[in-house]
Parts: sequence; structure tokens; C-alpha cells
Amino acid sequence: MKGSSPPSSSRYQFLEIRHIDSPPHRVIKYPAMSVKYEHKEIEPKWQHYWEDHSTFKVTEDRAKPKYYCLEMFPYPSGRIHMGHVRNYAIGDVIARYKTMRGYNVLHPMGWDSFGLPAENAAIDKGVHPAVWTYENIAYMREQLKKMGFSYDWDREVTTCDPAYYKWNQWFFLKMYERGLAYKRRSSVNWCGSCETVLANEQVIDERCWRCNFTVEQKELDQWFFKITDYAEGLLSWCDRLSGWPERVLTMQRNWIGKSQGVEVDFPLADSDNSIRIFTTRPDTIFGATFMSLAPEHPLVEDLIKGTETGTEARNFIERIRHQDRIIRTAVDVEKEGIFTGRYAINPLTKDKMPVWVANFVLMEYGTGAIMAVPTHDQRDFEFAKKYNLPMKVVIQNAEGTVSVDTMTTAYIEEGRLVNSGQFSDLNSKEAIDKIAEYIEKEGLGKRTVNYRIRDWGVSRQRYWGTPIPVIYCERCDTLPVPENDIPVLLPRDVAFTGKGGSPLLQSKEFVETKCHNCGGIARRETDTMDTFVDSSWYFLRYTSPKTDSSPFEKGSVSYWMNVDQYIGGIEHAVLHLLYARFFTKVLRDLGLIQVDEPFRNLLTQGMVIKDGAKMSKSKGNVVDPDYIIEPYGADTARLFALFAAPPERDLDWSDRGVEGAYRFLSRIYRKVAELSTNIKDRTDLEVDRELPADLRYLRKSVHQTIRKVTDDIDVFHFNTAISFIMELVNAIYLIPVEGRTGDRLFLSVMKEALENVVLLLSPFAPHISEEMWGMLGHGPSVLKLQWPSYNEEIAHEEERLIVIQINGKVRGKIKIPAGIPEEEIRRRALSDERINGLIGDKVPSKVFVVQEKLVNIVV
RNA sequence: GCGAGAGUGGCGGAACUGGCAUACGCACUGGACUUAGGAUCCAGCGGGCAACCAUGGGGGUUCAACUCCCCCCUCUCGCACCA
Repeated sequence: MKGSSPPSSSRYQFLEIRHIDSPPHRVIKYPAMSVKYEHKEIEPKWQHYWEDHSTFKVTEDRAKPKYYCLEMFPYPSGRIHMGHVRNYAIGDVIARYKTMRGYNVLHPMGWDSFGLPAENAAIDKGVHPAVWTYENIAYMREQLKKMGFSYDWDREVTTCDPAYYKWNQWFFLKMYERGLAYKRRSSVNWCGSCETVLANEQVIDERCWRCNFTVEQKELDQWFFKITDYAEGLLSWCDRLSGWPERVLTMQRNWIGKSQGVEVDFPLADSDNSIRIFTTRPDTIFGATFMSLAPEHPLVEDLIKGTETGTEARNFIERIRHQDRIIRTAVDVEKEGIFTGRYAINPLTKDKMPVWVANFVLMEYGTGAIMAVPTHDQRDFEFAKKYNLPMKVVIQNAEGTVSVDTMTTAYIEEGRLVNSGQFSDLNSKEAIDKIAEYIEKEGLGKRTVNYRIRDWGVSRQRYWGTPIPVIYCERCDTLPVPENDIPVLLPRDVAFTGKGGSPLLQSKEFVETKCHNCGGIARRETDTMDTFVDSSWYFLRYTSPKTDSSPFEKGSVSYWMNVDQYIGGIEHAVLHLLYARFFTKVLRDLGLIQVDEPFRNLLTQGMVIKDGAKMSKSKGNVVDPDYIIEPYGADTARLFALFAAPPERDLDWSDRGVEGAYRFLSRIYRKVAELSTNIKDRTDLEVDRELPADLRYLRKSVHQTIRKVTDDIDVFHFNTAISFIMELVNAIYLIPVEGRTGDRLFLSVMKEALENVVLLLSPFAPHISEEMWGMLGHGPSVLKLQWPSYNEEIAHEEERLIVIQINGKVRGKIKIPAGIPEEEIRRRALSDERINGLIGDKVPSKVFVVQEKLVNIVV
């Protein structure tokens, strides 16, 4: 959804012209005998027809089964790119196909329209973000319409519209009430030149992506959503999302990162304090020989106070704390640390253990402190080697070869416990349970579960986003804005300099406010929300986009949800898809919706590649869709995007391939044009009669093709579905026309064939299909027709081709009638003249017969 | 390092639960039509004179392997000191 591509300056003129083009009702005309496929006339004609007749409008209709088909909405960066074309072409095939299968299909589109690029455009070009954004939307909407996608534009959702972001604020207030939105100090990437927070992906080599200023870590008050409360639910539901790609689920599971372990208190040797650690390997506790604390650990200051190494330690800690988090946590960073001068007691061995501070221990995970077991943990091993710390083997392998003297890496596998008191001789698995049990019984600690996922930081020091609805009163402290006072609107007249932090800070009109509680002076929160908040519930808004008394109508949501098919790029595998799941669960708990999960089925399409470079996102758009649509048309662009590769795989863009798609459409068109005058006005055509061989064969192909195309669309194999249509068209071309244009049987079969080709093609190339449907003597629209069904009897192949192998090598082929017994197939294969010649005097030792397929003779 | 996915003609890609490898398209070659063709229609098109050999490489299971099993190589993506 995100992306940034500044619009070219020349397009504004274009934009104006587009806008004047408002649609009066048009008369649909068909060419009399034109044989040339004129996509430039055909495509606008049908786009206007669809618009004039509200062909894509959809309402709740309980007489039909519903189907919610959704593609990830775009960020309005300026123009659509090939990634969008592909994504939306896939969605459109599904939407149109399901419509023709009798479903009531919701297929909406909107704009993920808050975000940084708009603000950067304001800084660079002096255009207001709102102006820039809405101009982009206008242009891109026209581009999407030119592609012929079947969206119900009456449901368009724009997230930067106050009517939309009001509900972001409303959800925030609801979450604040429940403690799911909270504020705390947290470390952020800060650019001192731009005076703003940077997202991790905006930090390049420790520098600001825009001004190249060195990025530092800064502690700031930040708003968070408590996604960690939902960690377990988000994780356990992964097992029930059977319609999601396994790799997306794996990524989400990893991101949530659940681990079960034990928290244990290690008392300090000379104080009443203790250090709490988290470990997943309590079986190694007898091997813990020292402790490591995160530099940020609150106990550190106390520990180093007054010790010999105090100053040195303080310097070290300061240095580490200021390191970039990303760099500090990289695996190849050398482990370093410093001794605090103090000792703790291992509660099981009662041994004295030196307490260290180490750069690789993270305050954010677990308790920010670990027991170090150098023999059975690689990190502790490296650390101990470097600083010459004591080691002790407590897990032994089956051969008994694990020894401090010989080991070059830690032994991290499971094994048999040694040197572990009463627990010696247990295996690791048992010991983990037994020792955890013992620790709980002795009151030394307790079993806990840790998650790697962190709460979702939603504060952004930016203008172009949803204002966080909070005020700070001098007397009453932090107060949420009352529900009646939202939306908190973005002020329009602010300066965009790129300096001095968020532009909102400079807006007195915005910042200065009155406390609704005490009437005193108060100041508004100037942070805005992460734009992922917008995309976390837009799919709900589509069900009732105009409602202004609630975020969505309960009835509409319960009619349409879940999304039956969601389609988008793999790059959102974790963030967007996880946040949307989180929001869904929160809204469920707020009683606003009934579903547990937003997206029943997920299709992640591959990237569009051109000459090895990806064409979406920041790398630049190598091929602009407009340059395809201009010479070839939208139908060609769609067809190629779907034909060149299966949806999940990366697609290599090829100009030659595009030409091929265009040629194919022209080829069908020509055949329809050639025969349409003979077909369209005939009322006496009917196919169910005794047919000559070539027509009977074609008819069989038609029905077989319907079956194959249908089966393939059902499993999203669009590339092969299209190739079957191509084969059928090739077969049509092989039927001689000469002298038959008055032949009733010929015309009847051709009519059936061409009509079915048009219907099968219509989800892929809708404009030309509408056109050809008209040429064949029918009124619009194809979309309102039923998907063709095939006749089992006609599709049935009465002859089967049997491959005859000798010793696994193909030696011959025979045709046999379908349904004859295995014994007869064997007999015919063995009596085949050619086969007999090849066998000669040799005696077949065994003959394998695969029913109606193959015979393998072993000699 | 760990996890997932992929590797098939000159190219994009087909091949269902093991049963004709290379469907369909592109490129290329030839023919037809034509003043002309970069349009269109038709045909050919993995390698090899052949026996045969070819689905990243090497083993295995099987009457039969792109498909199943083991080892290795390459590429893509994700995670990456998470205790």
C-alpha cells in the first residue's frame, strides 16, 4: 500500500481534461463489418456503459450468497504501477467470476491516503498535502477506471477524510478506556536536523534518508496499542487460518515469538535485592556461572555505585545505550561487557556468580537479565571465553564427550543432566519440568510465557495523519477528548518547512485549547497516528461507507464479513495483516463485530519484475501502465499480467509477451467479426443434431474447455485457464469457413463456440468481451450473465489414447473406446503389430495396465 | 546460522493423488496471401546422423520419477544475539 512516486508535473493538465469528461447516457454502437480490434474505441465505450448503468453497484441481497473480494488499497502516490495492475487484475477476475457464478459480490476500492510522501511533497514543492493527495487520488481513480476494474465506486473510502479518521479517533478513545491505548517513554530514531522521529526503514546506514544527518536514539513519550494483550489469540488463531499461505503464518508466528520458560530470582550476595531472570532452559541452571544484565537494567546503577569499576562501567553503559538498536542487536556485533564488581548467588548451587553488564542482553525481552550458562548457550560461551569466566558442563551427550577443555562451541542440544544435584541423570526434557516444578515449590520463581512481539507504537511526529485525540491540561493532566468533540481536525493552514518537528507544533490554533474538565488552559497532543491504524479496519468501512453515526453499520458488517478473498503483496505479511487481525479482535471484544478474523482466504501475489528490478515501491516504476494501455489497451495489460505467471510467483514483464496477449485478443475479435453477420440475426440455430466430424470435435473441445477453465479459475490458475481458451481459439481457427457461411450446422456450432469463448474470457478481458457479445447479437452486460456450464455427455471423450511402453519406454500408442475392461486393453496392446515386432522372441514377464492411460510391458 | 519457497527448451511457463516431459505464449525457421509485409493464415521448432540422451548435480525406491526418499550445489524471500 505504501509507496512513493512524485507525480510528474506534466500530468496536471491531463487531469483537468479528465474531469470535464462527465458521462451522459450514450448509445452503444457496434461496428458493421470492422475486422480490426480498435481497443481505443471499445474500452472507453464500455467503461462509460458500466458507469452509466451502475453495473458494479452492489447492495445487500439476502437472496444470494455473498462474496467479499478485496484487494489491498493503494497509497495515492501519483500513478498506479504494474504491481497494482497485477494485484487488481487478479481481484477483478475473481470478483467478475464469482458474480457470474451467482454470488452477490462486494468489490470495493479506496485510498490509504495518509502518510509521509504527501508531507515531503509539501516540503519539496510547496503543495499542501491535502491538495497533493486529492489530486493524486483523482488521477489514479481515472487510471483504475481505465483498467475496467469492477469496483463499486459508491463505496470508495479515503482515509484522510475526516469522516473516516474520526473513527480512528473513536477507536483510540475506546481502547484508551480499556487500557489498550497507553503512553510511555520509549526509545526512537531521531533526526536532529528534521527534528522528527524516523521509522526503522527510514534510517539508512545510521543516517536520515532525507537529509543524511546522523540518526540518534532518543527517549520520547509515545502512544502504544497493547497488541501484546492479544499475542496469544493472534498466535492460536494462526492454526485456524487454513486459507492463508503457510509462509505468511510462519512469519506471523515468528513475529509473535512465543516461548515458555521460567522466571527465577537470583539473590545478590551482599544485599537483600535480587535479579530476576527469564530462561527457557531451566535444565541448565546448575551450569549458570555468571549473570548478564542489559545496560538499561534498572538495577545496574545501584550495583556499580561505589565499586572500583564504577566509572569505567558507567562509561561503557553510556556508550552502549547510545548505540543504534538495530546495529547493537545485529548478530555479527562483537559481544562486550563489563564486570559490575558485585556477585549474585545461584539459588540451586549456592555458588557465587559475578554480575556483568553485556551489550547483547536486551531490556525489552524477558526481564532484561539472564543467567549465563557458557557451556550450553553460544552467546554466553563467546562472552565467557572473551572475559575468561568460569564454565561448567551440566548437559552431557550420549557419547559423554562434552567437556569444558575440548569444546569450541556451546553444546546447546538436549542431553543427560550431570553435575546437577538431585536432578542429575534426568534427560533435558524431564529436567525442564522437574526443575521448574522445584523452583515454584521453593518459591524461587515461576513458570511464565514470553512473547517477542512488542506493543504497537502508534505515535508519529508528523502532520499528515490522524490526530491523537488527547489533551494535556495543566491541572487535570492527560485527558482523552470527549467522544462528542471528535473528530479533532487537522488544521489546514500550517507551514511545511521540514524543520522544527511536527508542523502541528507550530499551529497555535491547533495546540492551544481549553480543558473540557476544568476549563483551564490545555494543550493538544500533536502526535498523529501511524497510518497502519487506517488500514486496520478499512475493510469494515466498505460495508457501509457513508454511515456517520458509527464507524460502520452492524447489519452491513455482519452481512458482508468476513472478507472471503484478500489479495495483496507479500510485503505486508506481518505488519498490516497482523495489525488488521489485532483490530478485528479488539472490535470483536468491544462488541462491534462478531467475526474473530478479518480475512478468510489470503492470496499473496508476487512482484512484477523488469530486467531484474522490482517495479513496485521505492525502486521506481520501470513500466508505467499508461504506456501499455495507450498502444494495447487495458484488456491486453490485464491478460498479460495474468497469463505470464501464476499469481503467487514473481512476474517477469516482457514487452514481447504483451504483444502476444494483444495478438490473441485480436485473433478472437477477427473470428467473431468474420462470422458475426451470419450468426447474430439467425433465430433457427441449434446444436443438438448429428454433426460432421470436425464440428463434433470442436463442440467437444468447447465443453471440455469450459470445464478446464472453470476448474482452473477456482484454484486461481489464471495462466493455464487463459492457455485453455487460447487452445480453443486455435481449434476454432482450424475449422474451414469457406462455403459454409450459410450452413446451419456450421453456424450453430460456431455460435456456441464463440459465445462460450467470450463468456470464458470476460473476467480477464471484460471490454472486448462485452463488445463481442454484442457483435454476436446480444445485449449487455456479460457480467449479468451466468457463467457457462458444460455438458458432461458432450465433453465426454469416447476414445482414449493408450500409451504402450516396453520397459518403461514409449513404443507406441493406440486408441481404444472408453470404458473397456483392463484385460481387453492388455490384449490389444500385446497384439499391436508394431509392439509385437519390437518384442520379437522375448517373453513379457509382466504387463502393467493403468486404466485408460497406459500399458507397460516388461520383457 | 535458522526457517520457507524455487531450480524444467533460446525465454515466460505447463504436467492432476508417480503413468506420453516441454501444453500455452514469446523468439526463431519455412510456406501461403501480397506491390510490399514488421499485418494475417498454415506448418515446423529440446539435444543427437542414430541407438539414445535431457526436468540444478549425485545416489536410491519403483514396471514407471519433474513428481517420493537421502546427500550436495545455486537462487529468492523471511527471521536473525529473544535468553
